[in-house]
Amino acid sequence: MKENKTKYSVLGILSYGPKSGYDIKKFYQQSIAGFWSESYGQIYPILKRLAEEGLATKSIQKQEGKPDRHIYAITDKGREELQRWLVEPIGRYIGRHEILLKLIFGRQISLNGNIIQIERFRERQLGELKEVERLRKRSETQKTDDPNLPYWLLAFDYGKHVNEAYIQWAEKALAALHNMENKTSSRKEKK
Amino acid sequence: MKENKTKYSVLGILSYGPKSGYDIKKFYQQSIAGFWSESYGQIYPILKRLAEEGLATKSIQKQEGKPDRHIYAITDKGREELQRWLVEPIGRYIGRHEILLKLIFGRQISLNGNIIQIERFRERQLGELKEVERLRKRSETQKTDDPNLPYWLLAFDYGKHVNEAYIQWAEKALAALHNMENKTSSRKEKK
DNA sequence: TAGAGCATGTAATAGGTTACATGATTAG
DNA sequence: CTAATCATGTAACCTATTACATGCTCTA
Repeated sequence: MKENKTKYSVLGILSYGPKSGYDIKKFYQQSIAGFWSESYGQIYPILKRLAEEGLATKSIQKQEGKPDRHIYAITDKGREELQRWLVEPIGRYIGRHEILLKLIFGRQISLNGNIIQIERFRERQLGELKEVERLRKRSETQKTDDPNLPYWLLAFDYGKHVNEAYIQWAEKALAALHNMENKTSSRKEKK
Repeated sequence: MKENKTKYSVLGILSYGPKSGYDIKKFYQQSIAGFWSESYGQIYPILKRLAEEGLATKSIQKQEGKPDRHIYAITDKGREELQRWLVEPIGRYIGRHEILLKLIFGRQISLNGNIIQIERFRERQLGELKEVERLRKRSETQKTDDPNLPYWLLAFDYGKHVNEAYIQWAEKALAALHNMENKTSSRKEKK
């Protein structure tokens, strides 16, 4: 039994209320861009399949001057299927940390080349951290009575912890590399 | 210009010395299982392509009682190509954190269901942390004069930091969920 | 004698992105 | 006038895993 996570991410978003494919894409971009994403090439075929499997129903909302909206709503069967997936143990996941892949081959380039990469990495994660904080604040002020809020706050806190760890590591690594720089050059240059 | 990271991961491993596809698979499993992996279905076709593009050369090592080994060695052109990739900025990467995907739909199941998931997550990351420590120690004792060692130690330290962040978050999240449990039940039950 | 390790490779399938096609409205 | 937003969808193309095919040797 293969579990398609993307399918469940769409089903989960529908559990928040009826939505169109366009809405779902926006949801990914505005809320969970930091830890999940999908393209239209995935979303639309999945919505079609969910309707075929009876996990969602489709209805068309006509609009003036704009294209029709194809709205999907989760069914009871869909909600059951979602719940079944939610309690299943998560699988082992191997993230692809490109920075590490480059770092372990670091000897092939200059020390400075490695330093530049880690500096860039550090800056990017600083940006991600700020973004997570922004999203957290937005949720805290705008969704005060949303029963999902406690879960969202846990998710934002995850982003905070992990990005802080990335940044701390980067700073430690930069210090270590600068230290190596001094050691290798101190024999030749003396002040 | 699309950059195929898998291609560069293979090329990088070859930069450590000539290897067969089988060796490369073992390298993934024994050294970088925590942050990168590839299957034979990727490795063998890539090795073929590297040879076609002149980035590696192939030679056959005959063995008694065992299948022949097809050994690939990186060429100067391959090393240049690797170096070119190593200095290129890394792209933005969106890891797929299944635990978070499940958590934000957490209201669809019981509080306890969420607690179980996070506990499982915590235990898994504890295991990963131990594994990283084991690999670090093994490298420190066995590769004392390897010029790549400093880079490897930075990579292990990354694994340490990130896994510790996961575990700390999980413990905080568990405390928060247990707290929610008490709040919602305190109206009904009193001690 | 069953299973693990050695060793190479392909085919089928699944998962995912990008580009394309279409076309109106609105904001700068 | 240009770009963005609204909105749906498909086709082509990468990327990656799993299962299969083959067959010998060594260990429990």
